[in-house]
Amino acid sequence: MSETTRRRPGGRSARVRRAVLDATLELVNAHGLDGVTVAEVAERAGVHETSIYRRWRTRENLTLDALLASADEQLPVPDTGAVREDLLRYATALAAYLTTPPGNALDRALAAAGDDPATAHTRSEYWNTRAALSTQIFTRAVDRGELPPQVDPRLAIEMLVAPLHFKAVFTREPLDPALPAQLVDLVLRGLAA
Amino acid sequence: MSETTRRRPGGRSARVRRAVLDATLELVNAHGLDGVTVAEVAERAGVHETSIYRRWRTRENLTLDALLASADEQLPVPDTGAVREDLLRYATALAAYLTTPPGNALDRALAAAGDDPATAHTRSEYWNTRAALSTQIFTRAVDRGELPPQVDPRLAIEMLVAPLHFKAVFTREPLDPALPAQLVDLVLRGLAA
Amino acid sequence: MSETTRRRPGGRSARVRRAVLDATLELVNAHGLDGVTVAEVAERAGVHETSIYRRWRTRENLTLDALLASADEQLPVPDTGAVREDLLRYATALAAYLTTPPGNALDRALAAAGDDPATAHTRSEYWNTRAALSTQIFTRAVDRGELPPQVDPRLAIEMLVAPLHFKAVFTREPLDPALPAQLVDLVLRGLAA
Amino acid sequence: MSETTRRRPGGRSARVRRAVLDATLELVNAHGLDGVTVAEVAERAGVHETSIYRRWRTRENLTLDALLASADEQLPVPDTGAVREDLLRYATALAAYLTTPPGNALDRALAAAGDDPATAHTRSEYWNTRAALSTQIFTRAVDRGELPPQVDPRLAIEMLVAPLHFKAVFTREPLDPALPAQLVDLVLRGLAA
DNA sequence: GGATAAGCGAGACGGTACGTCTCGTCTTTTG
DNA sequence: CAAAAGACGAGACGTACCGTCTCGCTTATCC
Repeated sequence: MSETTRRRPGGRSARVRRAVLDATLELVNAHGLDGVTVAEVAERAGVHETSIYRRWRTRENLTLDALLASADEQLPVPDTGAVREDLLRYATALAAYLTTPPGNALDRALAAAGDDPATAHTRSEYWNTRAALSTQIFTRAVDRGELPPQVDPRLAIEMLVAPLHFKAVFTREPLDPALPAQLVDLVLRGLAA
Repeated sequence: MSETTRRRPGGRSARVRRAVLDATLELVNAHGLDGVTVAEVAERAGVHETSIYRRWRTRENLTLDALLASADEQLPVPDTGAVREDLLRYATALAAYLTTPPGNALDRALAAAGDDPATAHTRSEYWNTRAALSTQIFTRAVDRGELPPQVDPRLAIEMLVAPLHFKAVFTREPLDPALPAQLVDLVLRGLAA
Repeated sequence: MSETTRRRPGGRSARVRRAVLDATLELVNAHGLDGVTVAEVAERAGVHETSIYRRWRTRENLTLDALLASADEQLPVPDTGAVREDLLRYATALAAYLTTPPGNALDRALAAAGDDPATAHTRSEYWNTRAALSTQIFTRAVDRGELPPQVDPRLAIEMLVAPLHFKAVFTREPLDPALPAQLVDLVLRGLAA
Repeated sequence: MSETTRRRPGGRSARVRRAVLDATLELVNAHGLDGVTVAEVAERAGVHETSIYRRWRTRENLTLDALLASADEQLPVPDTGAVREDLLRYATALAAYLTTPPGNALDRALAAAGDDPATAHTRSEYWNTRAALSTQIFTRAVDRGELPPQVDPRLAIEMLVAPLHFKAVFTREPLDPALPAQLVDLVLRGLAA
């Protein structure tokens, strides 16, 4: 999602892109996902609406683009050498992120996103990337002999992160700080048995 | 959330209410959640648009009311005398429900719903009710001695259902028929340890 | 509002009628003619909306009824024995009335009133009554020999009052206190010649 | 009152403007002032409703704009060299105009118009313009020595036109063809004395 | 003084129109 | 001649009143 076609640092294209994405994130922070309107993004970015539509085509694309770009930066996959610690850090970081405006907005944007091919592609790419990154924790653990080889990393990671997303978008309860540890422990016990 | 006053069952009011909710569900089935338009609901229900706005105030309220009403009927909590069987049936039923148009629509409606007090109340009431029902499976299991008494039923049930909701609204992958059993087993192993 | 103990002439009916008309006038004073809504009249009068519609059928009827009733009381036709004085007092009183909320509202209500037979009848009755009353000033003046017998009283009185109504509803300029005298003098000079 | 910005004549904007105003006048002619609905104007003009609201903001603005524009064309101020003739022609033309659908509608629209600053400005501008034009008849007459210099043109013209407007919106009587002459004579006699 | 007719309270509902909000497209103007 | 500026098209939403209807109850009136 980070801009791939930067030719000159400061080309007009890049400037516009940055300004628009920044403005979008600002608005998400200020008024929430639904408070983002293309007109206002354009105004804040000092760019014409048309220019936004030319690039992103739809508002959904715009918000997704802006939010996805900021997501990866917030969720590095730790490698401490111990599964439990890795998972704990990862779950804690995710829980924290999901309570920030952009984190929450990202989840809601993903939940609301349509099923057209382009969006579907973006969606699956995002989740596959995240899964590929986060399941490394398990594969490394298996390699280290911390977990038996027959563990299903994808299932395991989903049982860990799903409840966090679930609370963030469905129940909207505040996330209990103890929750990550509880989840990690329950998952690890389940895998170890 | 739902309309405020309800008079005699069978009166015009009740007739209108039923017709509208039915029409709403029909439309959800036909065109998906976003394909529901108040005007078309009104037309199908043989009711005037104004009458809908009078009761439900917003489209969001309407769809939520219609979908929530239909949800409980679809998800009875089993009581077979064995935890694993209970959980398996429950998870399977939920997985099945989430792949139906109204089931999927409900999740997306809940994800998209706002944070105003009324909606928040509806939301928490719904999830609390569901949790209260489904956690009975665990309390019964504890009573029967199937599980140790220190299990946290709320946590456990969330680890079971969250991945299903997660896949339904986030990744949108088709639900693997084997998934419920995998989830159940992992959770039960985690709890037993 | 005051007649709570009188039940003979009409009883409940009469009480409702008075309460409604009073409430209507109150609202006219408070929010202007367009600020009168049947719902609010009903509430203030402590009466159900339906009861208002039963009697007056339309909002227009209601406001007209309320305003017309209060009009005649405000505009007695003077009889001082001198045309000029009579006209001056009459014109001054009218000018004053038209600047009060109900006076202004009455004019606007009459201007906005429809052309259905019932309303047309009310309208012509009102204006004919007013004309019949006010032209007495001229007929008495002719009888007294103050004015030549060939004067057209209806024309004369209209040239006197029309500019006042005109300013009240069309130009909406504040009425110059000197205006009545100027009008009277111009008319009298015109008639005398 | 009228829309705020106007670019090149002939552009899309101008086309829309013309089409809408024309459609508005057509509807006034066909169904009267209250028979004008924005939706139908839009349809007849082949324009989207939103475009109308964008420019005129309210239905009141739209009808006033349309009617005012057509008014000036209908009421040229004559200059025959003789006061009586000038006034007679002017009064006759006005009387005729007020019996046409747009003429009548204009008066009713003006009577019904609100008191917000924008409308107030439009109103006073209209009446001031009309007064400035029509009082020329008197000033020219004074210049020619037909009338004494102390005549108040504004008062005089109002005594002439007010009864016509009065009958058009208040009494709704058909205008007697002889009325203009009677008014003119009475006013001129009053001024001459 | 009891029947009965008229009117009222209560609570929707039908219906019309208005004005708003955004999105996404298209034309005009300008550098 | 390409991009900025500024409508416009399109569709839904929600609001404000108006006026109607049904039903049960209360009050005035009449025999």
